Amino acid sequence: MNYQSPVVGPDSLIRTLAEFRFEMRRFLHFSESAALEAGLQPQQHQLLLQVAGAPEATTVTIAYAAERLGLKHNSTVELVDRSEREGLLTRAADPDDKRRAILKVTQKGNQILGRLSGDHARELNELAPLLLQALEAIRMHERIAASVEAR
Amino acid sequence: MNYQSPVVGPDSLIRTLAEFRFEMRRFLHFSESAALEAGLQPQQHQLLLQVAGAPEATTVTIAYAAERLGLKHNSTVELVDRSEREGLLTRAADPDDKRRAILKVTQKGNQILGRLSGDHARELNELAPLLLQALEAIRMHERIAASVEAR
DNA sequence: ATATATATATCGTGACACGATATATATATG
DNA sequence: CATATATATATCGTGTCACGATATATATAT
Repeated sequence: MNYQSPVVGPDSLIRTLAEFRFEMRRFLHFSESAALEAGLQPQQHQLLLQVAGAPEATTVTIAYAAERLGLKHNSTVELVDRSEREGLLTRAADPDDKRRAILKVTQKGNQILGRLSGDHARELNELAPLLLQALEAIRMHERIAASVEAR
Repeated sequence: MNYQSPVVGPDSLIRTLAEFRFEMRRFLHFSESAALEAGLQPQQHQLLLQVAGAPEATTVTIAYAAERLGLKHNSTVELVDRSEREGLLTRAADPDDKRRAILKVTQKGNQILGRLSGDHARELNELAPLLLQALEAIRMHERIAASVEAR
């Protein structure tokens, strides 16, 4: 009988994390490919998603988008520049605070985003079990580590 | 009473996807910061993770790493170049097939990776509920969409 | 024996995220 | 109310890195 890798321990945690990241990359790869096929740079897709997907009450500014995308303000400005140039969204000065730029997705942007979102829902639905499985395995490791810690 | 956003429909799917991606970025941001603080470029961390986290039986080559990281071969070669130069892993010709390079994480690499893995397990454990919640919401959308489709 | 396939490596290019800095507007404080 | 400070966005130069195109070495097929 072959050596059986342990279910718990530092090595198996690393294997579990590796599996989780691999699944995550697979999803990201799907997402990037889908965006490119739809004529968007992956980051443009993410920008549209966060602008269109903001809660009703939220004022969608550059700063808001930057926070949601995990980017610095200046990187977001550039991303918005490119996206505006391609007619995916509009930027208008906020009348209440003229420093701020309010972002809105155009009809063109919305059409592309809608199609992409359906594709993503389907893909996530397929990938979900593997992601959940990996997450569950990690949580088990963490529970054990915490109980060892507590001794 | 204010307008209440619908629980289902294209807009709420987009909001749900936006939330999911936001949580995912948060995790990625944590991961990247942790890697940098540990003295690794984020991609070097991912490389070490996939090399160290490969199943026992697997021969870990450039091609294997490329597939696990979702990169092209040449990008992976460059990533390995940098990592090898910094003493994080070694590259040795496979005696069975001299075209292939076998990758191994060094002790130095393993130490850093071990520390990072513990941090990641803890963080994922905290983020898991939000990720699961978002995934579950997406699956619900998809179930509804599929049933509408089937009419 | 030679053609084809596979694995890795090299090189030039481009996208993009960032730090540093600038500008405009808003808010706080004496 | 004047000025200092904070906030929001914009500009510019720089470096990293992933990629396509291409090259080289070794393995496999015919």
